[in-house]
Amino acid sequence: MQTPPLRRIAHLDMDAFYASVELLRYPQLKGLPVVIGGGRRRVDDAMLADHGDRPLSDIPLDKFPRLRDYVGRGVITTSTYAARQFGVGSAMGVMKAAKLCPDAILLPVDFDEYRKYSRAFKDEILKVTPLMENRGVDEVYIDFEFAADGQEDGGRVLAQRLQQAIFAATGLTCSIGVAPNKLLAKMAGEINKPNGITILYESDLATKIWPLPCRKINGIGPRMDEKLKRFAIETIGDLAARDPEWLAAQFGRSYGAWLHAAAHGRDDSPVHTHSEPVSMSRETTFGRDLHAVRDKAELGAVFTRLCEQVAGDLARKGYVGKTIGIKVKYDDFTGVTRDHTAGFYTADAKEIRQLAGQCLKRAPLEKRIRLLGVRVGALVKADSAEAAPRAEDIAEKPGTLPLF
DNA sequence: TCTGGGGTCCTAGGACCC
DNA sequence: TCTGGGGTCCTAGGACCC
Repeated sequence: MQTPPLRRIAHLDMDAFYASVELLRYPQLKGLPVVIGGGRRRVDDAMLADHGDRPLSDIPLDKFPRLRDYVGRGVITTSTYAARQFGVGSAMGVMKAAKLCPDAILLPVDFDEYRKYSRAFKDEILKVTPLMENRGVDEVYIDFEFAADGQEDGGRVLAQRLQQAIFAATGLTCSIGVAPNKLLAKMAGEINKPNGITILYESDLATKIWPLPCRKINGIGPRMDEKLKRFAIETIGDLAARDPEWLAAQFGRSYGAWLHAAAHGRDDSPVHTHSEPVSMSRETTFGRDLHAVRDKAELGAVFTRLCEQVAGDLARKGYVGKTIGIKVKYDDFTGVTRDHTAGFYTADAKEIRQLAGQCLKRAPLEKRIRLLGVRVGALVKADSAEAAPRAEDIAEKPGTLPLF
């Protein structure tokens, strides 16, 4: 007699989220290769200019910008499944994607629109259970344990209901994996996409998980994958077969133990329903690499704008921070960070600009600069007790004279 | 084909305090 | 005078994720 599974955790991932939201606006693009990305460009003026008040769905195909017309340093964030057929994938440079599929339609990223749909699909889930963990705009984990029907058919009944509710509310499809824990749920969800459901039990480990490449484990990235391959560890099964002591010796006690547990499908991390931001940042890649001396004015203006944007983000969300930092990426793609922890909390653009300016002075500025970023960390709620200024710290405030 | 922007967490050394 | 630990904070870098 089989014991019923105690934990049932779902991972829900919206299918090609940004691209799918765009297809709701431009249904005439359905079935075509469409990619989202390319940086700060707005939709070509020509596309909308002579279109007046007619609905977006009337815009003829020849008005849409194509990948081949793009010049710049942007990357692809999402593509439709039709575009993926050509080998176009996320994080790929747009110029490279243009070679693979020059006729693909290129749309700019519209985060405000995606956030709207993000809230909409998450609201549908929250109607079923409050035990939802946000993993960015298009992904969540859901604890099925206390949800109605959460255990029926291993979670399939509830997964189907969620898919239907989300489609009815948004017109968007998603893929769901249900498993004994978050680690396996995430991998399960990848098995059947788009619009799929995969139910995974502990007993499926050897047949369904071990044949997968190590990269499929959430937490094993390209670097680690390369290292593992050097030891002829290609699949999760290869990893699971290694002696835990050997893994510890090779990769450190803590990380080695994690690798061993992950390969055996073990993960007891809880579904976190609340989280507080740790840092907020803004960064920008220039259209051309800038030199600290020759392009001082331009650099300074961008720097100030980044500080104002971070300050605006902090204010809007009600946070203050005391660790101010900068990030510089050079034309050779190397980079440095510098930060400073002040004796006070701030969300003020001028104070951030002042402290970030001190940090920037500590960074090497001989090479040309590709990217500049400003970060505020060690955040607390603006109205919390910690955020209140202390008399002995005032002296450090820029532009403030010591009290005595 | 040169490679965005916004995050999190971990590690490791040094300072500093007890 | 020399020799210790432990704990915490700070800084810089790196890996990873969406």
